[in-house]
Amino acid sequence: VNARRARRAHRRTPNRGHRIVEAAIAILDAEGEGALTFRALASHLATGSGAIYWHVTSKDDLLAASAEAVISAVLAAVDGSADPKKAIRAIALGVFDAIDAHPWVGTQLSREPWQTAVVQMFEGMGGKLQALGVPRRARFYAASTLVSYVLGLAGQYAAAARMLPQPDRAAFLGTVADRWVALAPEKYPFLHEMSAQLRDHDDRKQFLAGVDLILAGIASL
Amino acid sequence: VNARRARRAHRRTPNRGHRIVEAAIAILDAEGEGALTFRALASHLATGSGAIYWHVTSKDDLLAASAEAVISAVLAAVDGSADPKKAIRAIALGVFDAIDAHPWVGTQLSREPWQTAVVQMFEGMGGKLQALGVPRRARFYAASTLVSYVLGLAGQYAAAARMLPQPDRAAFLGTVADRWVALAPEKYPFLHEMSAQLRDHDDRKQFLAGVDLILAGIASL
DNA sequence: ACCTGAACACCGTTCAAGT
DNA sequence: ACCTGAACACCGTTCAAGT
Repeated sequence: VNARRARRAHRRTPNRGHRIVEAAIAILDAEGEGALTFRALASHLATGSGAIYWHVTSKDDLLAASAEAVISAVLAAVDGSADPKKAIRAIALGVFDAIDAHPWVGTQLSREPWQTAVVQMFEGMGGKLQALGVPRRARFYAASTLVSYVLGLAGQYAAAARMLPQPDRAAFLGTVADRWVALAPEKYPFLHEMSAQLRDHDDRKQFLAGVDLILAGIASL
Repeated sequence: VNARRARRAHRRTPNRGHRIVEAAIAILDAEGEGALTFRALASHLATGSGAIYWHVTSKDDLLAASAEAVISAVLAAVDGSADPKKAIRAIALGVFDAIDAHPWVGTQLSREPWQTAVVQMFEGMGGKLQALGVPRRARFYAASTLVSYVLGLAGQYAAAARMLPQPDRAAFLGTVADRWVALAPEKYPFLHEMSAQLRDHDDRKQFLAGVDLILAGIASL
């Protein structure tokens, strides 16, 4: 019932629904996930809080629509005609940068992986596998590995951003690295060895290195 | 202040804190993430809801402790002396099975990736890379790729379980596959091609295939 | 058709008061 | 030292009443 209501209204007044999503994105970007409230949204739009339910089924629906708006724009901007490896990298990097700019998108993508935004990623990356020479049987697994990896790192950046309103990410990484060093070296030799790299690694490079690692694995099929 | 309180109490009455985590796990397993409430937990333990705060700092703290309890047990059971590839597969599969049995753990791991449970995964899998002949410089990226992939798939299974109280996962996958087939074939050729495999794929096999794909990429370094 | 805003049924967290 | 449970400050969502 609610779904039909919302759909019908969405057809008649697409602007209103669009403006609601826009306002939600503005709040999420400016004040974080915790600040998105139907009351805050209503006062931002100068209406009653109940009015929003005419255009949107629920808060989950609103979050999904907001994330989809961000990701669709990113995927539409990727040049599909490029070399397949480059195209896969471009999609992955586009999603990464979008999540860097809007960390709440990361939370949302990993919360509802069957939503349109994720499905579009699956199609975008998976569609390039045939041109890479990946056998038919292996394409499903290869595409799902790529998507899972992107979603996994997306969630991690979102989590870091959630607890860091200010962008002092370097300081935070230093704190975590200190904690690694404080652990017993004989129980955690790898963490000790890696603490320096955690401290001054480059997020974007690390992300791309993972994509390339998976692509190298795919090439071996 | 709260942290010191909780820590001091934890030292004096470790049983109480342990029993709280046990009760939380029981509720999460039996009734899902939405059912874990301080009121529900209190009535389950036959105390006041405020009493729990003497042993636990916050709900986030309680969830982290619960996830850590599950994952630590899994990692402790893995045979570290095995062949390095086998050990990495065993850790990944152990975490996968734990999340399959306790879907809320998946949500929790991707929500707070610096927590002890994730750090232990990083050490466990990363510590095997040297024996695999991975160059020192590449180990950080390789380990983070493995962990991100596991967390990514963990989040997806948790999401699916969150909306499916009953285990009719097969029916759900069928619904999603139907939606893929209903999309425009010329815009989504890959989804059309993969819909049959989505319908009857094996979750565990898919997960392991991704791990092996990343291991193959690692081997090429 | 769409908006208003009070009301409902919850939350996590705190805290004076107890033992 | 630890527990009790009412109270506080919120939520998402609903719905009678308006225009």
